[in-house]
Amino acid sequence: MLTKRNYSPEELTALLQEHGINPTGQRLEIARLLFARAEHLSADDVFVLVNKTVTKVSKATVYNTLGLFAEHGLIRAVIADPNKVFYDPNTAAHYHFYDVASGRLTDIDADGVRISGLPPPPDDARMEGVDVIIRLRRGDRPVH
Amino acid sequence: MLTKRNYSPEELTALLQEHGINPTGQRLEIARLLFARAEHLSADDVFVLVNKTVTKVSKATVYNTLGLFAEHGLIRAVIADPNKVFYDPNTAAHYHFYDVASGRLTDIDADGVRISGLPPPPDDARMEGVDVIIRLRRGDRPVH
DNA sequence: CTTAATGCAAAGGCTTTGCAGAGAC
DNA sequence: GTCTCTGCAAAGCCTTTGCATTAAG
Repeated sequence: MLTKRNYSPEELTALLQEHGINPTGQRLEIARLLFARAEHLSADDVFVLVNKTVTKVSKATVYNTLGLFAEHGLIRAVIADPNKVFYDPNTAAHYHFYDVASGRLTDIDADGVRISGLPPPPDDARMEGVDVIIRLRRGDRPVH
Repeated sequence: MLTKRNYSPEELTALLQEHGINPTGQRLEIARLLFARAEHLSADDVFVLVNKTVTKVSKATVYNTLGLFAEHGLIRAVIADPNKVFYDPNTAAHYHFYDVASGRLTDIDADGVRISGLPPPPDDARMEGVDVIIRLRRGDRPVH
């Protein structure tokens, strides 16, 4: 369940700062866009969308910014498609459907889902997150 | 739990045929290697390993073959690392630890793990598989 | 003035594709 | 001879990097 939200410029600025991110013009614009859409966007999606607005942002900055946001926990990177990374403004625990044919990601609310019996992480390692991706294929025909 | 297994040439041939795959020399060699190692190998890993044997296989053929195997359910593609696809000779239900720093995948036996409360797939879609990837980070320091 | 952020273009890594040559039947 | 597979090289796509320019304080 993505929380679609139109933050005011002040709220956005505060949000970035809370995450230790220096709120520059481009970063604010990218963040605004991500939270307003609340979809799963690829870097290129963001690049296209942000450049439809007044603010112009280069591809390098889009990549750097998305990486920065993910690193600081403002958004989350979703590895589901071998060809590209999706960025998800929803950092609450939730899972994903992934439509193999269309490459579309859909949220699965974590409420009601219970995963039990997972072994503890080995040694000195720390669990950073649990990704659950359910691959879907449309149509009636079995794969083979 | 990967099932390490040294198939005889006849068994391998039969295995491929059971999956509707024409058992050519290169394909047999790649399959042999995958099942004997029973690790999570990238296409390039396979390329390097197979060319240490007598049989020489081009990169294109390695990619095509791995794609073919995965398509026919002989092996399984694991999308965990944004940079490359891993191929897993274990097609039984199981999950993965993924060490973010080293890029290493480790198996989690599905026995004992229970996932409940997942919503049904939408519409006409069919569940093709459930991928569970637990991201690990080594060291004591929290991310931020 | 000093430090950080941005843009541009080039480079990089993984994977796919086009097409010619080799192999199987 | 026909159909399939293989190899090579080139192309493609997503992403990162190097470096000069610009903005911020």
